[in-house]
Amino acid sequence: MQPEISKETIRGHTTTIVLNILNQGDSYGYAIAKTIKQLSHAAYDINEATLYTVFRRLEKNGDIASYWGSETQGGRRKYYQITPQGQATLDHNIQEWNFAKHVIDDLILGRIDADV
Amino acid sequence: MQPEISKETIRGHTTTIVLNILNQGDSYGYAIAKTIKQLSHAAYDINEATLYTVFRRLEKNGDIASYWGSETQGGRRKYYQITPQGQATLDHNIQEWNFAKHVIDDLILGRIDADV
DNA sequence: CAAAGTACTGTGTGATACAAAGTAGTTAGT
DNA sequence: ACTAACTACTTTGTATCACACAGTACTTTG
Repeated sequence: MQPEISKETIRGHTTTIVLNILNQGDSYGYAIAKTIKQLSHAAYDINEATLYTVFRRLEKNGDIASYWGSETQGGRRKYYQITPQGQATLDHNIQEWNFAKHVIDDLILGRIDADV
Repeated sequence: MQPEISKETIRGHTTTIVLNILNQGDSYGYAIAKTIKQLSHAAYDINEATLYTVFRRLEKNGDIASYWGSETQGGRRKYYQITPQGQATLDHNIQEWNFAKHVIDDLILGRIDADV
């Protein structure tokens, strides 16, 4: 059993991962990083810089919105919230993944048909 | 049914795809591109530049070897052949993919456990 | 009071897939 | 004979994305 997932394989899925987590309730950077580690059974420990890059990308696209938490003294937290558009993106990405899984299976496990 | 697989999802799998095809017999660029299209049921039409980049990368790593075909007049073809090391890489990458599939499923479909 | 943990941000780098363009030979249609 | 489509390989430049590294700042614990 591999302990970690490779960068190149996870690439392209980080936004969907974050959307899935936010779809279950508002959250903030540090907590999301820990949730990712937990959901992946420690196979993926997302880099902080990566995570905040994902936030910026998603917010720019309108898939998430953000607001500062009400922690008055110190320990500021920026909360993220999925938008209706983000939920649509999530649905779309999940379908895309389910499709891609089969295509990649065919491509890396498949035998070449003699007849065309 | 989506017609095409997204670039970001296929990324990182191209070398494994090529290794799988070469593991079934020597072949050359153009033919491999068509095999990829066929195996993916037209979901992935690899760009030529991408394919030749993959060849260079794999040859540099020692996973494949190449030789010019014996077509004496015109229509030159460069054939590629998987090496024993390439077969080991293929096996490794397939295991990695089977592992990654489950991790990504957990990450983009998984529910967050209330208890930690 | 120092160390570890929580929490957010910016800059720069590396890997990779592809678009675009070029070179060159072959085959099929009119 | 000519042109278009197809076969076949290569180079250059670009875009995306994940991350390493570095920095800022507050809190908790020994």
